[in-house]
Amino acid sequence: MDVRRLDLLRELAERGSVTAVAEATGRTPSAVSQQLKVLEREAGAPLTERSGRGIVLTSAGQALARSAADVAIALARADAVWDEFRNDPSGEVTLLTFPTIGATMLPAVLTELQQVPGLVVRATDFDPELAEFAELTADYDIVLAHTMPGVLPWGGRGLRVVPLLTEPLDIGLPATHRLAGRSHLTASDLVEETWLGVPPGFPFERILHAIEQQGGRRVEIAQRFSDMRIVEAFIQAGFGVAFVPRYTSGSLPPELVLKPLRGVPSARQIVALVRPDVAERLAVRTVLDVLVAKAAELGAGGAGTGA
Amino acid sequence: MDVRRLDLLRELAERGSVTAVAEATGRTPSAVSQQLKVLEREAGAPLTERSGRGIVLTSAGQALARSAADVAIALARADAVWDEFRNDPSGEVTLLTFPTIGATMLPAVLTELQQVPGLVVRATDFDPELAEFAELTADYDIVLAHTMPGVLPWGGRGLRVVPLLTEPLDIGLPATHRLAGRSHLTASDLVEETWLGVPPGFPFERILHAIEQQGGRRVEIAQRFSDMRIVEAFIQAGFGVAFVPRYTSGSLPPELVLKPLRGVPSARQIVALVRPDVAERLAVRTVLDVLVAKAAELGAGGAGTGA
DNA sequence: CACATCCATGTAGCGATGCTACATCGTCAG
DNA sequence: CTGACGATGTAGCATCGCTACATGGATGTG
Repeated sequence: MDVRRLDLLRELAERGSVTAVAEATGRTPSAVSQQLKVLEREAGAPLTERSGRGIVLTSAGQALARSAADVAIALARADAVWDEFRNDPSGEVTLLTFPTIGATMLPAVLTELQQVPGLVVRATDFDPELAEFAELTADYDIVLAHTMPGVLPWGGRGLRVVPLLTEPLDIGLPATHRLAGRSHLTASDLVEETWLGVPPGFPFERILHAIEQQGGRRVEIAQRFSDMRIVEAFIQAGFGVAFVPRYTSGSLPPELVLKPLRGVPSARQIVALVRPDVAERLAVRTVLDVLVAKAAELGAGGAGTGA
Repeated sequence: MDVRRLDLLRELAERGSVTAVAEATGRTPSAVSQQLKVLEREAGAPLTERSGRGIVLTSAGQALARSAADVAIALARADAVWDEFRNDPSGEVTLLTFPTIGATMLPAVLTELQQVPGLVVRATDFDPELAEFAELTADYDIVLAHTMPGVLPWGGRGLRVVPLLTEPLDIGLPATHRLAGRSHLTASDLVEETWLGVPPGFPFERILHAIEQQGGRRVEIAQRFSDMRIVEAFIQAGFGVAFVPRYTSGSLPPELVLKPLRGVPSARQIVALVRPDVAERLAVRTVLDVLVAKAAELGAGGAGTGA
């Protein structure tokens, strides 16, 4: 039972195709196929079977892949213990962020992490419309994701979920709006408004549905954007109101005001998703620690200005 | 961090010399030395340093070796899960036994294990005078050992200790002896006797010292043997009395009787020692299960005849 | 004190292993 | 039916880990 081959099987379980594993590991599909064949011979039972054009794991294959994941964790832990022993988090940590938190928190995080010698963070942002957060953990060490509280769609896959911040979603209004003087808003205030929504399927939608339920009628959604900059610009220009995350929007222009929503729970949960084996690495844990700390600062500071 | 190299470091931590590791793993010392050198380069810190003719692990090396042991466990567990999945304990289990238990229990154990297809047990006995039980776990999957209750000299090394049997040590007398009619014996009965002892350093000695303390004088030890057959023959021939393990002596001739000792705790603890990584293997666990079961039978049945 | 011995390590060379490049075969879509 | 895609076979090549042999330092002995 060679470890490298087991790891290949683990990748196959995650990615689902020989070609994808080959790309991810920098090999040709032929090489992957050969190694899996050897593993199958060693194991003494078929691990994959053809399914249309591709292959799927047999139940035996799935069982072995689970063990392979445990081995990967133990191996990563050995690395981590070693890093810790040398007190030197080594290597590169890749991080995927969605835009809002990327703009607000990441600069401070990376600044702090510059002081750790030998630690390199490679951050990338991504279009949240494509967000299949869980699958992205196969390609990035840390994936920053957001969801509604209570909904953790990625809990089941054995991912480690590190909560960073529970961020209230306020209502963004132009400073000239009739509701701009209020200390807070309710559902009935808002059902009359024209809204700037998010693309269908985004988590924010649920809150809008809750507002519709409480307000007793459907709201009008004029435009749908995922980019907050665009949304803010449209609010300022008077095209509607929208949810604006309280802490992670950065400094807002004076023409735009945020008002908390009452009566409808409106918040998003910001978490870091990590595969359990990469979570063992000291370098990764170091980055996670700073993320948690900075998020806490943001929550404390932001709560003061927002209330 | 290659696993094979880590495993070599683990072996080095256990065996203490490159040559020993080479012999144990079927390689030349040169090969081992080269691989350790590569590992050292990968790790980025010296793992060994010269000490006289040989080498010793640095503290860094010890730390890494500990992690290597954890990796070995995870890997063995993967094997075990796989074996269990196929419901087929595979491979060979090597077992080291001391003579008494080897004669009494092992035949029944191996008979039962013959019914498990694909499982091969290779048993060896060894001269208990050489007994450094713990070190022998490096070369054998299961090492049967005995010690006095409360004394577990091998607890500290991270070995798994599976208790099999607490076996009373009775006093063996010739059937013609003046004490042969008693239902039990005490220390004061025995300090007058001529004894057949064990070689110096054997665990039984402690009990003899306790008898001397309670009896108020030193006993005379005429001969010292480790082989129970010889001891039994000498008892029969009237050369003295001796400790005889109650259950594991097999069928005794009628010229020899066993009498329990009162007032002095006299028992030995029979255990199986297993390295934690090999303890994960299903094949090994299967053998252990049968050992435990047969030992329990022996204890139950033997207690009936002995009391 | 020289010598033999033991242990680790360095060097050259060989064989196994794992990869790439390319070809093939089956499956699905237009 | 044809083109694209995905898995898998084959040949060849580079790398890696091993052996055989030589070297050098430390130890204990005649």
